Amino acid sequence: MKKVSLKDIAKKAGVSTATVSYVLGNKKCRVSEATKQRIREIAKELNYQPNQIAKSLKSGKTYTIGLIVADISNPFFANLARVIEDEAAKYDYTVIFGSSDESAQKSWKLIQFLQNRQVDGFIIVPTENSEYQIEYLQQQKVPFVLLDRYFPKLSTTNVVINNFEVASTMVNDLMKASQKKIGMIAYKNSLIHMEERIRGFQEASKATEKFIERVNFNAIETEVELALDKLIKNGVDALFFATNSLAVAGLRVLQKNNIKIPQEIALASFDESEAFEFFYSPVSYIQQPIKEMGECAVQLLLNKINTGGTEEKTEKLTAKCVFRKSTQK
Amino acid sequence: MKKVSLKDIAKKAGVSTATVSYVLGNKKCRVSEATKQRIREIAKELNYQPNQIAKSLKSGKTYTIGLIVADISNPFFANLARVIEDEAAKYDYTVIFGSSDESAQKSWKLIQFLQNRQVDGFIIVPTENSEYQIEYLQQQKVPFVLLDRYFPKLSTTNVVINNFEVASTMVNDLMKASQKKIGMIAYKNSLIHMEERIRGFQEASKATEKFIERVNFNAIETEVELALDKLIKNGVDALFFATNSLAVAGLRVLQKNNIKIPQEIALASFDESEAFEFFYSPVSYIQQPIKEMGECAVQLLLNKINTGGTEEKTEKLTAKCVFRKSTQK
DNA sequence: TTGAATTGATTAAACGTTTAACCATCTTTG
DNA sequence: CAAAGATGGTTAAACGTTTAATCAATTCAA
Repeated sequence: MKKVSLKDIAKKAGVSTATVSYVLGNKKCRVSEATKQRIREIAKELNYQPNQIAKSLKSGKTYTIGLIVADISNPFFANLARVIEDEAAKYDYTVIFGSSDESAQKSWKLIQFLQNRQVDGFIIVPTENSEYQIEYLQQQKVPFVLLDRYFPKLSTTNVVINNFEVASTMVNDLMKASQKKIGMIAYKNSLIHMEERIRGFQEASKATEKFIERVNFNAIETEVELALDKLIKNGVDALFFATNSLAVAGLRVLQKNNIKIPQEIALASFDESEAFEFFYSPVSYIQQPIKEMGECAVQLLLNKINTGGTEEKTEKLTAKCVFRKSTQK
Repeated sequence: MKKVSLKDIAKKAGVSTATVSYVLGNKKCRVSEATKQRIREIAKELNYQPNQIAKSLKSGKTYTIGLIVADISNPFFANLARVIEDEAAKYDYTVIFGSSDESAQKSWKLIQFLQNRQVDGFIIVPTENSEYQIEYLQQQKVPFVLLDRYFPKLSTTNVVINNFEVASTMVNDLMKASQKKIGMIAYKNSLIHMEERIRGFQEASKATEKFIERVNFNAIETEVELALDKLIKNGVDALFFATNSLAVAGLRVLQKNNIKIPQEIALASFDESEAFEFFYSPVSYIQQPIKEMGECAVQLLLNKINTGGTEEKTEKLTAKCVFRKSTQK
């Protein structure tokens, strides 16, 4: 069954497609009430659905946002996606998404792919070594907002959290439960959010001997196990995880090795996980303001899209520490 | 900066847009090698990116799949989305998604919204009372595949699991740990997957006194607490949860009430959750073949899109029971 | 040496909208 | 009663592609 177009309505109403377009678009124009009525009735009768593709071609606007996250199956990004979806829907925008797996190459493919589909703008969680992609978008004057991370050397609009401050706060608390040495497990990448979390850790633990292990995103399970072995051998009695995935992998190993939490090792982690709540010694964590982050990113992006404004600003939201049993001795 | 179009390349190369289109589209046509070379060079130089919108308008194909799930922030659906994204990308398809929140009204809005955007087909996790939407799509000859659930009265292509069988298997095991009464917590809706899970429960527990409590999707926390109170008062010593969200809410209540698992109450649940693994008494669960489900749905949909085939079939995949401590007495 | 075949392109229409510019017809008004 | 204004539309071009149909120039065969 072919789809109903303006032409079909026009034919049936005995008018031109222009008239139909004016009426159904509620544009101010000189059409008699009777004709308007008739056109509207026929449109309803034929169940007319405007072709957004044609509209987009004409207007150059698709009312679509391209969302690039590291991995949509990670609860942090899934929740972010959900918030962004809802916020975008309020303004009749659709969201197209893709997962970069922290690979600059995949991210580049996604950007090109989505740009061919003429998205009006991007919300991007950028990967390591993707600066050139961001500069490309700037040069092409494509509106975008960076989320979760950004590149300090580039002037862009970003939505991030106070990684340094909140990490310090959390590690300060962790220190109270530590007598000797403290360890951290982070990703092996140079992205700002990771660096800031590490900097916060170092700042808060500067009086203590410390060990930092960094693992690859692609081999969390095996590398976290190795990292933990090392840290344990080094005698740490407190551990800070830079993300939920790292922490969950870590909990698995700690549980396997029968290490008493927090007696032998105290724990804290960034992000949330259902695991944290149900672990026998509930894990202290840093709760990111996901709702605000998503909403803010959409707002800033739509603002850029609609005003064409080039002013860049960084929105730094505040994450919250939730203290549980894992940091109490 | 305006985007580069065929016209720009044509002007620069001194040929018509048609020639450029033929060359860049690798269509068989009569153009000299020299001209081809020149056009390709200019296209590269100008960084030409074809306008997918214009292509879509012409061809009537958008290479886009509309995905409607209950809630993208639920790990089950997030994982499904990830698999679908990857599988679709293999065939150069993009995924647009939306969450229905189990509301037929939202689902209907999403379907219309995505249809205006001319998606080539849908993968839908249908909500209760959305039969008319499915019939509408059939009547409009829009290709679609139903996932996770379907409507037995409608002839559609579906990808589901063996809910009845696997629920029976799991509850059979649960029965071994139960001496008296067994309870189940399910959603208050009439969708087939829920009914089948309940039927499996009833079949396996037919020798035992049993209680089934059903809660609303929109008020899980409060209603699960009420339901559990009832079940505990009724003296159940085994519990089966119909989904991960129900189980997680249940675990919270059980933990709060200091109920010993599995000594006082044995547990099992559908789906997975990180909570299951780290609960002090790891929870037995039913693992759905998410990867196969997503891949299968995409394959069936693309097949429908490309062949225009109208043959409907139901793909019933096999879920797996993972037995843990929560069902051992 | 003429007609046919081949080569290397161009033209124009189409996809479904939007919208500026135009054109009848009727009604006022001086 | 002619010019001006108001009313109710229509025409046509444009957005960026694709593709069937056409055309001009060259080469080939008889």
